[in-house]
Amino acid sequence: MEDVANRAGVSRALVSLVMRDSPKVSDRSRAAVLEAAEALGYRRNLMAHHLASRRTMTIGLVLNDLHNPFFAEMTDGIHETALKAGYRIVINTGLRSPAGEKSAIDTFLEFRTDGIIVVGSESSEQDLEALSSETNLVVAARVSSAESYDTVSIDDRLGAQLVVDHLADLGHQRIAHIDGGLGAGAHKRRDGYKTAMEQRGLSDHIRIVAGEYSENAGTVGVDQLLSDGEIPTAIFAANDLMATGVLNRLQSQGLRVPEDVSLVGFDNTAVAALHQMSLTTVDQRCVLLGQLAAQYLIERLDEERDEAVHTLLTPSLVCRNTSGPVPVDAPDALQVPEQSHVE
Amino acid sequence: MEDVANRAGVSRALVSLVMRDSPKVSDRSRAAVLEAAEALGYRRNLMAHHLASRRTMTIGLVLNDLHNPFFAEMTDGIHETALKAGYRIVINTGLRSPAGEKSAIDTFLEFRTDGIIVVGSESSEQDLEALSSETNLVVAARVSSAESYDTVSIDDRLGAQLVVDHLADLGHQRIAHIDGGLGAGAHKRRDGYKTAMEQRGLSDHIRIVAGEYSENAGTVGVDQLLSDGEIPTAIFAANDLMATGVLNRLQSQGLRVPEDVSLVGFDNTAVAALHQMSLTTVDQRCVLLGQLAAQYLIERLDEERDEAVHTLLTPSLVCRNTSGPVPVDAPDALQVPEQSHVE
DNA sequence: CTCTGGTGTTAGAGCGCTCTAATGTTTTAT
DNA sequence: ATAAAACATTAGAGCGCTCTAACACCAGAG
Repeated sequence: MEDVANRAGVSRALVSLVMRDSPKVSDRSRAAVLEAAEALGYRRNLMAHHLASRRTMTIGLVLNDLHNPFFAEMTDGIHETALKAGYRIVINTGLRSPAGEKSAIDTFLEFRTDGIIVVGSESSEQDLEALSSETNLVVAARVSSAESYDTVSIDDRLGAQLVVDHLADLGHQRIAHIDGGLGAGAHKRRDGYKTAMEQRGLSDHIRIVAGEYSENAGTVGVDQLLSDGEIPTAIFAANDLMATGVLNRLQSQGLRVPEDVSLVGFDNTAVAALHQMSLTTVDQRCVLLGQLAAQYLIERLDEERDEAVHTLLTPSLVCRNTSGPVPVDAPDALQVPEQSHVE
Repeated sequence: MEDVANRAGVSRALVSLVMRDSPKVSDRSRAAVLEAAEALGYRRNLMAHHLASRRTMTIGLVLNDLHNPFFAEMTDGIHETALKAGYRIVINTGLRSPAGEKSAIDTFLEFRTDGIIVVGSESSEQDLEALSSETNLVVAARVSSAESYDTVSIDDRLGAQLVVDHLADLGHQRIAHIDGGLGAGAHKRRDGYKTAMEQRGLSDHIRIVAGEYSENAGTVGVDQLLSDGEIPTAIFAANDLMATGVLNRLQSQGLRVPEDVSLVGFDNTAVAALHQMSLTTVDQRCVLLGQLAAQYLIERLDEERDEAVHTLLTPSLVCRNTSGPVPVDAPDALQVPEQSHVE
C-alpha cells in the first residue's frame, strides 16, 4: 500500500479511501491510485482490512450436506440476495454431523465473517443460542422461536400431514415412514406423520423406521421394512434424497412403484422432477427460503435489527407418478418376490 | 488476549504461545491460560493471527457448480485429505461462469488462504498462470502442463474414445455428441469424440451440438437433435448432469432408452448409478481426484515443493442400461412420435 | 563460586490496513 | 476583500495478534 501511495504520489490514507471507493476523493487522484495499484499488482489484504474496520462484508454459509441438491438450491437464493446487497459468500460443509457443523462454524468465527447462515442445522438449541451471542445468526430449514436469532423454514409438520392425507385419500392404510433421525425438521415431520395417521384413524398402522437424510438410509430403510414380512402399501420418506434410495431398492427388489408401493418424498428438489423419478413430494420452496434467510441476515447487518424474526412458509404437495391408488389385491402381508440383490 | 493474560497472571506473549500450543510452555501456565480463556470465552482472531503469522491453515476450494454431484464427490476427497494434514477448507462456487469463478477466487485471495484448489475451472490458461504467481494453486479436472501449478484430472480424450468405441461396437453409426461448451475438459472430450469417430470410419456421422455442463443443456440439445429430422441412434452427453436432461427429454418425447436411442454420460456420479437412471458413463474417480488435488497442494505448503506435478488418471467405461445395440429397423430418418411436451 | 546451557517468560516492534482529527485548498457568501 | 463553508488530503494511533531478542532462573560442570 505504501508503494502504491508513493507511485501515485499520494498518502497511504488516500489509497485506503480509493480502495473503499469513498466519494471524497478527486477523480484525478483516484485515477492515479488505481493506475499505480494496477501496475504493482496490489490487492488489499482482507485480514488487515478487517482487523482495522471490523467488517469483512462476508457471510458464512454452513451447509449440512453438499450431496443433497436441496442445499444447492437454497444456496442459489442466498447467493443472489447477498450479492445484491454487496456481500460475498463463503461456504463450508457440516458433513452431516454435529461435530462437522461445529468445526465449520468455528472456521467462520475465526474468520470473523459478518454473520452466519446455518442451513439444516443438527446442533442443539443451546449451541445455537450460544453461537448467536458471538455473531449474527440466521438458521434456515429448522423451526425455532429463539429470541436471539432468526429462522426461516416451512411447516414440516403440516408437510407431513399433507403426505399422509394424500396417501390416505388414495386408500392407503399401511403407510410407513422412514424418518430423518436427528436431521433438521425430521422430528416435526415424524410428529406430523403420527398425528395425521391418528386423525385418519390409522393409529394401528403407524410404522416408523429410523433413518437419516441420506440416500443410503432409504436403501437400508426398505430392507428393514421388507424384512419383517408385512410390506406397507405406501412409504413416506423424510426427504427426496432418501426417497431416491427407497425407489432404487424397491425396484431392485422387484416391487413396482406406484403399482405395488406408493412413495412420497419431501423437499421437491430438482431430482424429484426428473422424468425417471417423477417423485410425489412436498414442495419446500428452497430458493425462496434462501432468499429470505439472506435477507434477514442482511437486515441485521445493515439495519442493525435485533428482535428475532421467525418465518414459517406453508408447504404444498406436488403430485407426480410415484403415488397411486392402493393395490386392489393388497393382501395383509404381501410376499416379497424372490430376487437376488441388485447393486 | 490482554484480558486472558491478566486473568492467568502471565504475559500476552505467553497466551499466544499457548494458543499455538507451543511445547515451550510449562504445564502450570498452560492450564492457567486455558482456564482463563475458557472463562472469558476467548477465541483467537484469525485475521490478526494471519496478519502476524502470514498463515491461515486454510485451503480455498472453488467449485464450478454446486448442483453437479461431481463436485460434491470431489469435495469429499479433498476434505478428508486436508483435515488429516491439519488444514481446514472453505468453499466458494463459481456459478458456472468465468466471472463467478473470478470473484470466488478473489475472495480467497483477499482472505489470504494458504492455497487454492480450483475444480473444473473455466478460466483461461493465462488467468490461471497469473493466479499461480499470487498463491499456491492446484487445478483439478482440467488438463494442463503449466509449470507454475499442479493439475490432477483424467484423460478426457481417452474417455470420449471409450464411449465412441463402446457405441460403435454395439453397431451404432449415427452417434451424436452434445458438448460441454467452455466447461473444463469439454474441449478434449469433443476432440476425443471426433478422433474416435474418424478412426472408426464414421467421419460422415460426426454431429456435435453446442451445450454446457448443465441439465438444461441436455434438454435443449435433444430438441435440437430432433428438430432437423435425422435422429441419431446414440447420444454421447458431455457429462452425467447433462445426460439426465437428455434422458428426461427423450422419454418425454416418447423415445425409449436404449431401445430407440442409446445414451452415454461422463463422470460416473452417484446419480448415474441410480436404478432409474442406470446410466452408462465414464468413470472419473472423483474421490481419488480430490484426494490427489489436496495432497499436491499440501505438499506445496508443507514441503515447499515448487516444481509442478501433473497427473492424468485413466478413465474406464461403466456399462449400465442406457446403452444397447442399434435398433435393427433404424431408418435413416426416424420419425419423432407426435406428442405434446411434458414438463 | 563462576560459567555454561537449557528452560520458561516477556517486552516491544511490526503485520497492512482504517479511522479520527487536523490541515491544506478551494469555492461561495457577505 | 474577508469569513465561512465545503472539499481534498494526510499524519498517526490502533486493530489483535506473532515473533525476535532479551532476560530471569535454575541446573550441573569446571
